[in-house]
Amino acid sequence: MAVRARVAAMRRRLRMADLPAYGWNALLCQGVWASRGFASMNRLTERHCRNSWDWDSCSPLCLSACLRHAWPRPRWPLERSVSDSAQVAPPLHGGTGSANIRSMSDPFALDDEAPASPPPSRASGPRPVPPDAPWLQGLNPEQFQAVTTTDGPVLVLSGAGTGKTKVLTSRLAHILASNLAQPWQCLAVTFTNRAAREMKERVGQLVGPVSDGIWLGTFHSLCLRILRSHAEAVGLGGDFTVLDSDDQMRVLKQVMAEAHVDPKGTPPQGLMATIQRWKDRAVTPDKAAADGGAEGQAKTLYRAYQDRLRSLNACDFGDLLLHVLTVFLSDAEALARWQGRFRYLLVDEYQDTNVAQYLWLRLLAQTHRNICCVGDDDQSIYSWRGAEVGNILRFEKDFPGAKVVRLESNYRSTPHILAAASTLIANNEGRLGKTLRPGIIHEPEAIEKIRTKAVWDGEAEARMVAEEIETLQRRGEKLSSMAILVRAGFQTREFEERLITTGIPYRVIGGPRFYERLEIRDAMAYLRLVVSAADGLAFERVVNTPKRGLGEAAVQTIHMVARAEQVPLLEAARRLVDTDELKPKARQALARFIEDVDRWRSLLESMPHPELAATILDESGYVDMWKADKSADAPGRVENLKELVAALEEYDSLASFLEHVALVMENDSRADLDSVVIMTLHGAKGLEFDSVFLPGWEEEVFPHSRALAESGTKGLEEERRLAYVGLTRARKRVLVSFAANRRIYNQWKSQLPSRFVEELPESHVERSGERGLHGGGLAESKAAWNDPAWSRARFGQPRRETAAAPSWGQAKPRESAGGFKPGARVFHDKFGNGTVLSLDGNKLEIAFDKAGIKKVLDSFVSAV
DNA sequence: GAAAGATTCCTTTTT
DNA sequence: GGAATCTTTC
Repeated sequence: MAVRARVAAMRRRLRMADLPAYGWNALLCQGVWASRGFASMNRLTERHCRNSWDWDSCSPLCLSACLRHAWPRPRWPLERSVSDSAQVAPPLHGGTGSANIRSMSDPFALDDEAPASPPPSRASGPRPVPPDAPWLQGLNPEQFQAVTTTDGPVLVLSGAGTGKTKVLTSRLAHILASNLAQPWQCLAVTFTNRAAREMKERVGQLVGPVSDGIWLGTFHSLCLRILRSHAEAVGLGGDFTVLDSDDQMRVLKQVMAEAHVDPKGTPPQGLMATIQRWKDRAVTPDKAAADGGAEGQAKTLYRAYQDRLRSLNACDFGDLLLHVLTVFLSDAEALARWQGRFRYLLVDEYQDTNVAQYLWLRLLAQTHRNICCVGDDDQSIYSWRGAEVGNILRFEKDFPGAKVVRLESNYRSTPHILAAASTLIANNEGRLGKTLRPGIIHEPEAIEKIRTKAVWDGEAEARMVAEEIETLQRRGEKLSSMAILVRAGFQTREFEERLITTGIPYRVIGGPRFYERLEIRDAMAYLRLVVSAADGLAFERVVNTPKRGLGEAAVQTIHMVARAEQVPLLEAARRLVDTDELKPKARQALARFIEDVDRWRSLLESMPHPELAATILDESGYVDMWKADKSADAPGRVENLKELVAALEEYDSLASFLEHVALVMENDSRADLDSVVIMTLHGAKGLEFDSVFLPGWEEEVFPHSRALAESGTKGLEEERRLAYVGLTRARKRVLVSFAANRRIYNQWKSQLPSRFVEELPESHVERSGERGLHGGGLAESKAAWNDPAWSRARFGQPRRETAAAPSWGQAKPRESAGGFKPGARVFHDKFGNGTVLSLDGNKLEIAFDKAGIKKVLDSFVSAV
């Protein structure tokens, strides 16, 4: 392994004598360096750099690693679409996407007021397709039926690994090739951008660039496209903005503040969830009010929130669907137009649709009734965001005469895996019921049983998994064929740390997203404000960033004026400058700010937009603010800003850029590097790997205690489906593990193995554990409580310090009271190293080497 | 008005 | 362990 050799060489170069100076993290960072280029957020590195107060104390090696490689710098999501192929349209939302479609002479181009007449069929009707057509090759009889039954509604019940994407793409190809419809008369809808992209690529391979014209995208992106031409019908301007979750919360908090609702009594998050569930069920404020029920306050706030959004000329994710539904239901002509347009509808992951999406689909399918839904009730794992498995169950009722096709031949997993997954999921009630059977014959020697393994704690688990990965690697398995699938995001940390120390390259899918970064959001707020002066949220965000001396009081005043005069914030500020309302200082600062914004706006036409963006960030002092910032992540932020500007090149204008951003918020790292994937079970749906690691199968973790607490049996069944999804991701082997002890919120807890572990069928499972803990079943692990080691942990005795957590692990509080004497050397998270001058109770006066003399509480420093 | 310091929550999954 | 918020201090 070239990488590993490099790590070894690095370790040699960094002499042990250097360790005290550079710290253990220098070593860790080499691991990072070795796995450079991975888009995962690397917390260790981040922490390291934060701990090193100044960059000079960081080893040059490590520094460059942190700065150039390991620093969180996700790949630009759209990078590929430009470099790889100019002819492939980027994901479909307005902008360049629609431009492409127009060039295909779409008679129903987005903003036209096209007649409701059926589109002219260019060729002479359907054209027969030879049975040896490439997209019909390699289909089994059921798949063939699903692909070629083009007339009328079709429900494809497609178990895991039975080739549902193949069916969908072949079906699209078949429709196009048979000339049953033009590309723009086909609507293919998915849930994730990733799925949309994959489908697009695969259809493109089958039928070529014609596929560009297909209306293919996520529910949200397609709705946005539709809504653009009907915005005024729901009280929005055509240039409305789509808010991301952060902005949504801000709006909601403002609304709550205005209504004098105490955020403590009514947590905004909870209220937001309630509102979103309403929207998932297509419940408008009116309907919510008519609903009855006790949440009177929530309804009022819901209405206020919607009003507020409208006045901001904005909508949130849920609104995209809700508004389109409103348009469809209130404007028969528009509805008829869209209904007439889409001759074929294809729906991926139908079991995940919520009520709003279901209504949307049902409306659109009315005219031609050629709707094909593909789904698997056993993989319904999104009920928490409003998905209704019921949609799949009632399909035949809603579409009488629907053809139901079951795909049960699994082409992915070994018989052991299939058997285990089937047995597990059989514990659920209320299933449509499918039995997966092997669709391919596996070589006997390649078949491994599922393994379960009991381990001591989370760290041991991570170590064990890393060792397994190395073993597999030695056997010639590719790292990219392995995945660690966790229940919740926070579980990734332990594995990341372990993989770094081991030097195994990895990627975390799903972590923090580029556009959600503070600096990116700030920068975009500047752009938004320049593009649309009425964007109050953007104004608020940047008016005092960087600090201009416009504090809360000033902003409040601006708000008051805005409300009183019914004008956007920027306009209110403009008026305010001419009055004496503000203190002279604030007034001056505000005047300058407005002047700047005006100047930037005047450049909109003349200056190329990437340059303009750079100018804005520069002249506003925003970049300088970060450059001056001494905190460890500031340089990374400056880098990110540069990337943002660079990314602008790929768009026609600032406006089209901002348009895309709201919906393509993903952080899709490229898979071209050989690396292990770490992701959540939810994120893994639709993917497959040779080897799958399923750690953390412990009660409370998985099934998650909250799922059980909130939705009881239903919650449990959904968790079980999640387990089913996890198992069926694997082609060749699965390793389920669970720890006896786990640190949760910084507290050690002893854990019981998940009930799912027991539900795995004995004959397909090989169980093993540490310390004579064989089997790992509940009964056996209970017996094992008597093992001294286990009971020690159980009764909360202190755990030995782990070897891997020296320097940074203890940067946090230690035994505090009076542990320091004048002259002692100490370390502080922010200020770095220093010498204690004097004590005053628990306050220390410390002369920091770099930061001067400060008074600090003793709990914030640790002895060096 | 701003920053440092202290405290208090929360921790599932995502377009 | 960390984000968000509150309090204190300059």
